[in-house]
Amino acid sequence: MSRDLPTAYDPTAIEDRWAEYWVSEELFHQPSPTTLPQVPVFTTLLPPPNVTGRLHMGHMLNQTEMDIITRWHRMRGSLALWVPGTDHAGIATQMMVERQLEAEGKTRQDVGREAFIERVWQWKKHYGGAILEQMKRLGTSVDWSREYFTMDAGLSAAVREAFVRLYEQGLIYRGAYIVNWCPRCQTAISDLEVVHEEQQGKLWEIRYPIVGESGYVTVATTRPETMLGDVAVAVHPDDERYLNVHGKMLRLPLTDREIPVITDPWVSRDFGTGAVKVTPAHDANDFALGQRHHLQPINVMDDTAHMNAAAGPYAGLDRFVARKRIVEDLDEQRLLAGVRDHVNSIGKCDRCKTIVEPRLSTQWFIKIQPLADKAIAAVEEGYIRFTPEQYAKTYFEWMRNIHDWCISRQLWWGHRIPAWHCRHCRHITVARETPEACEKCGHSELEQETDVLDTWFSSGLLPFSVFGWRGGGPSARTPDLDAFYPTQLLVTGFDILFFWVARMIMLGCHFMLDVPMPDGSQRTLKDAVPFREVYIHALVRDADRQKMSKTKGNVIDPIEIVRRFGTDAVRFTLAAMASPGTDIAFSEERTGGYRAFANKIWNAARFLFMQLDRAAKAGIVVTPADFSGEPEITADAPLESRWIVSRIKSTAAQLDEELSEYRFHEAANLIYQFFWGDFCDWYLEIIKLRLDFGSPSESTRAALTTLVSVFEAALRLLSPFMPFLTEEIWHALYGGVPPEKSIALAKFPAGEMHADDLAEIDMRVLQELIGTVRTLRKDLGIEEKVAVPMQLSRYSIPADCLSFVRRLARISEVIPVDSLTEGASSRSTFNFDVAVVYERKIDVAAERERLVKELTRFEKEASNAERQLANHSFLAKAPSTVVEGLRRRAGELSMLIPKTRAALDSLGPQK
RNA sequence: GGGCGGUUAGCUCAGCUGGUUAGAGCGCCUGCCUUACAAGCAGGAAGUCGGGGGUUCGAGUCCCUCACUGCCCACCA
Repeated sequence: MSRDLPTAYDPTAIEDRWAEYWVSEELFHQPSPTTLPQVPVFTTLLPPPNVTGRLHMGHMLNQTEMDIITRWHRMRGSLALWVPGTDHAGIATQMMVERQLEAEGKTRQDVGREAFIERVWQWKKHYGGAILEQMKRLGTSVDWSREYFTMDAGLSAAVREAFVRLYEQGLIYRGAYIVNWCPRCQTAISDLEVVHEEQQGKLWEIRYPIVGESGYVTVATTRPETMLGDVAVAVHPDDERYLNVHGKMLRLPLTDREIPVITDPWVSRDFGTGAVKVTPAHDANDFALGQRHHLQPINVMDDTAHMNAAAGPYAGLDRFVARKRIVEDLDEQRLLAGVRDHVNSIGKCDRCKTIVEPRLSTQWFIKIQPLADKAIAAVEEGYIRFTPEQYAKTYFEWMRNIHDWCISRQLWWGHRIPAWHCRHCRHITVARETPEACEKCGHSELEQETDVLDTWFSSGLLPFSVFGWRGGGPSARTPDLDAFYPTQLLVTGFDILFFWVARMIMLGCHFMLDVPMPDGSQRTLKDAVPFREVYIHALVRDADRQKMSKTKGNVIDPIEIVRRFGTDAVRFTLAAMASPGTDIAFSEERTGGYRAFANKIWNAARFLFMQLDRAAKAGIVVTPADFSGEPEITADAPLESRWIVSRIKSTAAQLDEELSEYRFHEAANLIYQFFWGDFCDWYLEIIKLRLDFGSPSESTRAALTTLVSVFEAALRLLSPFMPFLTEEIWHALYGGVPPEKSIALAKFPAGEMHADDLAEIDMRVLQELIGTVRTLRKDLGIEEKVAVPMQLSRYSIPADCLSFVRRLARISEVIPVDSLTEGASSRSTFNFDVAVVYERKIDVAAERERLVKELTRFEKEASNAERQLANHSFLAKAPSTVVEGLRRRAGELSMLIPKTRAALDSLGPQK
C-alpha cells in the first residue's frame, strides 16, 4: 500500500482487489448467534435473482441501496446481516434448458423427467448464479456463507412442510377451475403471470337458430372458436328482446348439438347483442354461470391450444386457424350476422408472450382470504411500513380484491407437490415424507403428483425458511429465527410487489404466528411479519426516460458501465438519483460527473499525503492515534478547523436523518456538497496557508491533525456510498495497518447538529466577503494574478483569518475605513461594505443594469416583508422563528436599499 | 372500467410535515495549466414552479378544475 498515488484515479486498479478481499476475509459473515445479540440487529434479504439471471441496472440499483443502508447500519454498531441467494425460477430456468435441448433436436419429453431435471441441475452448476459473481464485483456486503438456493434440501423441506400444513389447515385445495393456461409453456399460470394488452380485435355476431321454429338468437363473441364448447346461451331475465325465447332450445351452428337459452342477471343487456354464449370450459364468467345452472362444461382444446376431438371436424387445428375456418363456415351458412371492430384486452403469458387460453383444468389452489386478512391487518396496524407510502394503497387495493392462488404448475423444474394419488381408490395422500400406503384404503400403489409448485411459493417463505424454519410451533424456533426474524427491511422493485412482497407478508404472518418469541412468549402479528419496512425503489430507465428493453436495444449493462466509470461512481450516480418514487433516467454524463467526484476524493488524498510527507521532513509526525476516532477540536483552534469539524458533524447528523427515510439522493448530495464544496473548495485552500512547514510550530501540528482526522472521518462518511475508493485510501492513510480489517467495520462518524454555530456564522461572512471581492474583481476586469488593495468598512477580519482572506481574494492589503472612498468600485452586503482600489474603470452600463436589477429585487422584497410584518394575523399565527427571520431580513434590506441606491447614483445620470 | 403518479432553469431532475432570497448536475458565457485534481479553479447569465380558480397571515408545497403525460390493476362476452 503506497501513499504515492497517481494523478488520476483509476478504479480498475483497485476494485477487483478489494472485492476479492471482502469475500475472502469473510468480512460480512454473521454467524448464528449462541446467545441473543445485545446490540440492534439489522437483517435484510436480497431479493433472490433468478439463477438464469444476468445483472441489470435494476439489480444494481437495488443492491446499491441495500448496501448503503446495510453498511450504514453496520458502521453504526448494529449487527448487520444481509442474506444472499438465488431463485430456481421454475419456468425461466426450464425454458433455458429446453432451448438447449432444442438445439440438439430434442424435447424434454424425449429425455424424460428425471434425466431432464438432472440436466437442469447440470446447467445450474455451469451457468447458474453468474449473477452472484457479478454481485461480488459490486462490493455488496452480504454474508456469502449463508448463500442459499431455493431448491436446496433445507429450503425444499420448508416448502414441503408449508404445503402440508396449509393442506392440513384446509387452506389448500385441488379442483377443476378456469385457469390461465399458456399453450407454449403448457402449464397453468397465476393471474399475476398474465399481462394484459389492449388490442384491436373483432366482435363476431353469430346466429344460433331456434329449434322448431324460424328465427335466431344472435350472440356476440370475440373468440368464435370456443363456440364449439358452448353449452347454453344466456340472456338477462328482464331483457324484453328475448322474453320469447326463455327456455327454448337453440341449435349450435356447425354441430348437431342443441343448447338451452338460460336467463341470468349477470348478463349485461347493453353489450353486444345482449345474448351471450356460455362456454364454461373456456371462460371464467361462463364457468361460474355454468355452475349456477348445472351445465356440463365441454373442453374443446388440448394442452397446446389445438382443437381436440370434441371440436369434431375442426379437431387438430390450432385455435386461431380454427377461428378463421369457423368464421368462414358460419359465413357460408349465412349464420354470421356481422363483424365489428372491437378493442379488447388480451392476456399474454408473462414469460413467453403467448396468448393465454382460459381453460378448465384441475389444479391446486391456496384459499387466500384467511391469509390476506392477516396481511391486510399487519399493514393497517402499522407493523409493516411502506416507503413511499403510496404503495400501501396499491397493496391494499390488490389484497382486498384477491383471488385464490393457483400454485400448481405443469412443469418439471421446481418443488414437486407432496401429494400421492392412490391407483386404487384415487384418494390423495398429502404427506411430508413419501408415504408407504394410501392413507384411506391402505393400498401401496401410489403415484406422486406430477405438478410442481409456483416458484413464488418457495420465495414467499424465505424470510423464515432461510433462518431454519422447518415446521410450526415451539419446535420451530432456531437461534437464527430468534435473532434475525423479523427482518428489518426489504428493498425491492414494484414489479414484484404482488408476486413476492405480498406473498411473503401473507405467508410470514400465517406461519410465524405460532412460533414462540425468543423469550418463549406467544408471538403476535406485530412480530410475525416478515419485515418491518419495505422500501420500493424506482425503475432505472435510459437517459431518454425510455424503459430499457432488449428489443429497443437501449439496455445499459451495469458491468460495462462499471468498467468504464468505476463501481463507486456508478453506485454514487444511482444513489444520487434515487429519489423515492421517481424513476431514474440513468445518464452517462451524470456518471461522468460522479467519476470526477471520485477523482476529487482521490486527489484530496494525494494532497493530504503530500502534506504528511512534508510534515515528516519538517519533523512533525502524525500517527493514527492523532487522527483515528471522532475529530475533536479545542475552542482556541483556528476558525477553519472549528468550522470544518462543525460541518462534518452536522453533515453526519443530516445523513443519518436522510438515510433513515431512504432519501438516498439527499444523502448523496449532502456528502457531495460537504466533500467538494466545504472540504476541498474552502477548507483545503485555507489549510494550505495554515501549514507552514518552514517554521513548524504546535499550531501547524494541530492544524495538520485536524486536517487528517476530518479527512479520515469523511472517508468513513463516504464509505457506504463509495466502498472501494474509501477502502483504498483509508488503508493507505493508516500505512497499511488500519484499526479494523476494513473501513466497513469502522464506526460511522457521530453526527451533531449545531456543533459550533459561531464558527459556521463567522466562516459564512468570510466566504461572503471573499466571494464578493472575487465578483467585484471580475466585474472590474482585474487579472487573476494581480493583487489589489481593499477597503473594508463595518467589518473587521479576524486576525488569524487575514492571511487566507488576502490569499483567496487576491488582496495585497486590507485597509479598514469608516466609510468607503468616494467613487471607489464597491459592493455592500448586510455585513460589510467593501471596495477594491484599482484604476481601471468599471463598465458603467453593465454596473447600472446590475444595480437596477438588484434594487428592484430588494424593493419588492422589502415591501413584501413590510406588508407581512404589519399584518396582525401573520404576527399572531406565524411561528416566532419565521417572524424573527423576516424582521432580520427587513433590517438587512433597509440597510442595503439606500446603499444600492447610492451606488446607482454615484454612477452618474444615465446617458 | 378502477387506482396511482408526473408537469419546476436550455437538458435531466431535487425541493421531506405550507414559512425568510426555489436548488443541484450537465450544458452555456467569461477568465485562469494558482506545485491535490483541466475528470480542475474562480466568476456569471438563465425559472410568471403546466393553465385557471380556491383555502391561508403566507402556496412550488394543500383543495377543486382543465390540459398534456406515464404507470399499475381489471372475469363484460
